[in-house]
Amino acid sequence: MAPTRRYDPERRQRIIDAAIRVVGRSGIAGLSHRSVAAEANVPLGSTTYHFKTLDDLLVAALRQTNEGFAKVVRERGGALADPDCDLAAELARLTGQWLDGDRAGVELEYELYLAALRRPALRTVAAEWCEETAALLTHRTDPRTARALVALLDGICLQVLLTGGRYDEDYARETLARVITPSG
Amino acid sequence: MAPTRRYDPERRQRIIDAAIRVVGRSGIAGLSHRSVAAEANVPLGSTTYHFKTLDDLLVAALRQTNEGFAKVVRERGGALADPDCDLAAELARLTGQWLDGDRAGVELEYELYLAALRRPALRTVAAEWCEETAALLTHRTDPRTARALVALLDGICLQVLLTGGRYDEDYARETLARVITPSG
DNA sequence: CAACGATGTGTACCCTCGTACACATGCAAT
DNA sequence: ATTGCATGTGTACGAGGGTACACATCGTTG
Repeated sequence: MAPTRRYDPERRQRIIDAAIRVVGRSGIAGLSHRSVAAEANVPLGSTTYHFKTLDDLLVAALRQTNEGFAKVVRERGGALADPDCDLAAELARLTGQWLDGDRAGVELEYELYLAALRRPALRTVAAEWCEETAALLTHRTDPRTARALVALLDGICLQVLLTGGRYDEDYARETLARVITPSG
Repeated sequence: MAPTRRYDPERRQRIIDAAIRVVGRSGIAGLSHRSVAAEANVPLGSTTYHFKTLDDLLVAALRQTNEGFAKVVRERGGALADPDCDLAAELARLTGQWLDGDRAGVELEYELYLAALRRPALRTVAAEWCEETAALLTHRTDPRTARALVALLDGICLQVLLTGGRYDEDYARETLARVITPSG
């Protein structure tokens, strides 16, 4: 009776949530079927049943965390849709809020995203993220410029995260503005 | 006698080289004192003696691989010094050669670089790489623009590597040119 | 209601890992 | 020559990991 807690329809989702917490705390290196099982409070066999490999679990986790930046944009980036606002300034501001708001969450999101470098299984999800983020900007710019803006923001954020430096909003705004400037 | 091969002054360097080969083949996840020892053909105790932790080994490896892009610039980027050459076009061309030339080497270099996200010990080295790469450009632009160019190149390369997409040299050239364009 | 398949549980096997430590060796300083 | 220290070697231990598998449970289908 008691020892078996049956029928848990949200088991799979709880395991994904637990995996995200584990990666946030210990990094991908600390992710194992056992560590996830402990965090999710389920037996070992349950995690291996729902996710045959850790890559499967990482794919599910990345899909879920990809929402991070988009969420900030949705909640506090309403001005982006306004054709009169300064796009570069608004993007620089939102990025600053994202980086300063939940640094641990940002690192987690990037760690999963960057893991695609060595895990082909994650590439599809990483590509989706790029496209979705660029899509947030296509109401204001052409697709080519949108892609460039995403690349530049990625590069700027990475340098902050990798070198431990500070985010310089003025510098970001000015550089973004150069990319936005219509070339002809 | 035979079993003990004494006095190997290059032992430390050979271990670093072996570590780089291991990471290139199996990723950082496949790096262990044992795998390095096997690759370098030295006993286990020797690797733990020279590098107390794997982080120490990674720092040494990153310092050595950081040379990758700089090497391409030195060997085939002579035109960068010429004030008459098209800086954006030349950068885009060199980056293309780097990406297409030795993709495995590029992935290796980036994997070590990106590892700084979760390993504070690597941040100093990552920061040095950014500065040195930017320094390659300061003969042609101001430091601020140089930093922006490095960030943009980083972002463009990352998107290619993470999404499995193709490198578009024309797109890179045009975007780089926008950043170079003097703002006033 | 009987059989079946999807889901959940518990355990055991074998592997690899980091670490520690005792011992061997050879250079350098005295 | 003796001492001391850096370097090199070999082994053992305990922790933790992926995987496999036998069994339990419950909804569904006929």
